[in-house]
Amino acid sequence: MMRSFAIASSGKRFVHRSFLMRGSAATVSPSFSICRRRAFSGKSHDYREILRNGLQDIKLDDAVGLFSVMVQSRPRPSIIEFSKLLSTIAKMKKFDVVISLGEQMQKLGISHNLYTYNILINCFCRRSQLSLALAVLGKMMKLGYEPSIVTLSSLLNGYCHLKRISEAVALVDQMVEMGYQPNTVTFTTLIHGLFLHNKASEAVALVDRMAVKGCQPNLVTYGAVVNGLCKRGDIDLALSLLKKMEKGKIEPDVVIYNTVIDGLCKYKHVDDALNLFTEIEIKGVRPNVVTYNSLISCLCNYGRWSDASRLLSDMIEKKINPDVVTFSALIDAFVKEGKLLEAEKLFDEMIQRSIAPDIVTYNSLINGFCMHHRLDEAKQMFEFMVSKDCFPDVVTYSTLIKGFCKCKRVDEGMELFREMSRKGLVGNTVTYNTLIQGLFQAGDCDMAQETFSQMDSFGVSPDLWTYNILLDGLCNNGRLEKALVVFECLQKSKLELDIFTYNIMIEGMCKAGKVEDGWGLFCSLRIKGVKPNVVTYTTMISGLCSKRLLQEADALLKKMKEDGPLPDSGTYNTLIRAHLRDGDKAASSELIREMRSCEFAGDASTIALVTNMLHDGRLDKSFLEMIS
DNA sequence: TTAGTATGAC
Repeated sequence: MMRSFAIASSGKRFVHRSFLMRGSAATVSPSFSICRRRAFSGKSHDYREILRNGLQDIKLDDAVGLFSVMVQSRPRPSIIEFSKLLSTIAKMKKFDVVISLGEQMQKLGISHNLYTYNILINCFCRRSQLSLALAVLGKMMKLGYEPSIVTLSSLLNGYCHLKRISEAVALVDQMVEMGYQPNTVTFTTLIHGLFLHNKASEAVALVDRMAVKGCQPNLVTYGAVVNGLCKRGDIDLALSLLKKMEKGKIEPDVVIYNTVIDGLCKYKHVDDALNLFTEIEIKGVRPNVVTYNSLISCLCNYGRWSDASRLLSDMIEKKINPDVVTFSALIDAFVKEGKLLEAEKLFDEMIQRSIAPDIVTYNSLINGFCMHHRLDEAKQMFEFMVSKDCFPDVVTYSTLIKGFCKCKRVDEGMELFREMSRKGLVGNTVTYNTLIQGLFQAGDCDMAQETFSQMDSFGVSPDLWTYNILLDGLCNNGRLEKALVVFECLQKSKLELDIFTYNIMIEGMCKAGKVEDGWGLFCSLRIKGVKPNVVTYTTMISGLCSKRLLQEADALLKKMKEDGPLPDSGTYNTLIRAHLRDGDKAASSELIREMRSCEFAGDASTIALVTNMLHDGRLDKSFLEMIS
């Protein structure tokens, strides 16, 4: 049997060694003595009472303290009592602590049993330390313990965590061969693994196969599938599964409905989400705060304020209390609308209601201050959150860095970046994008490029935005040649370039006087299957104008009106200025009339040009009236 | 006493 498990673990033999290589006792011990004294100062058998009364609300420190009392008690507590404690700590997701305590038991000569071995295997698997889990399995089997379906399901989870899905599937097959009956937990674990590997259709198919294999899917199974589907946007499929559940006499609960409602919200079917919300209420499923939070934040994102506030009063009326997520969503929405004052009022209100703001709340507010260039207050908020033991994360820092860069204080942005790294926080793509953009805008091309290359060495992968920022920065700082080299590489890479990239390059070429190259790239878009947008046309028109190729520019406007995007104010203004400079009053006034009929007006630089030309007599007053 | 899922906000 052991051999077959060894095969399942990609042919590797078990490594027989102590299942704990590095003791993490150090992470556990500091609270030891304090806890013991605080919680267990009474008789030495007090631990029995604690175990009897249940461990559900115990704190980690106290649980660890309890352990040290237990190992010192004589006679020794039973292994069942130890397993209850380990299980409690495992449920807190403190897997390293469980492993450490397990090792201490070993050292003290307390033998494990099937249950404690299973707990340890589970902990190693949850920490993606599959080889150590397999080592425990080997040891356990050597001692004569047969793995149970629980042991095997834990290992299955280990394979899934490591995305070793084919081995996970093979393990299930092996289990069946060996006479184990996979249960809902086994299948749910595998379904989760399939989603991790983007095999949604196989996951859905597995639900049907389960029944054939004599295992009816339950609410948890459906929950896993519906969640996986909604996260990828397969909402229709998720909805059909809900129907299937009802047919199979499994009543969907509010959590599963929340998943679908949120999926509908995220994938832009807000009204369908609202309909489903009404539907479940009719069915008698009571919505909870999560249901409302999904809908409210989604409505806010769409600017549907009255709908959002209607839902907010609805929830309060139904005595479903808004929580930190509700407030954070509202605060963020106000911040993004530029209504910082409202956001601050909500912040005060949540404090009055004794709802503790968390990192998301603070990040939104900091963003609000940054957006209004109120950097001092942003920093104050930053310090305030730290004073409340809410520690800034990479989003907090990225937000602040962006704020400083936008205010042309890129040095301070860099300093924040260094501070963040010192604290062990790793910048993500957004952080780097912000910094690189800031550096380019400050004209520090070298530092920007250096920061870009740093990304790779820190294992942060650049995205399309990064490249667009890089290309734009190089072009705007007179380094078209370098930009072209990067652009060439990009075109050969797997990355699918979007119109923004092409716009940047066309603009870069035109501004560097290489209008013909820009035109070449513009014409190549059709073959590439990339649709030019209004910016592409306007950039190209502007390029043609800069070479005084006005006929060609006019022709491009015509082409745009025939089969392109609608010209906007920028398109017209660009052409109008070109014709004015060219001294062609007739063409200019014709264009101005056309622009006005589209309800656009002259922009600042057109008005400035007209005013100048008015002063030196090249134009008369009627032009200024016409344009403004 | 042991295994899976776990909905919402930056």
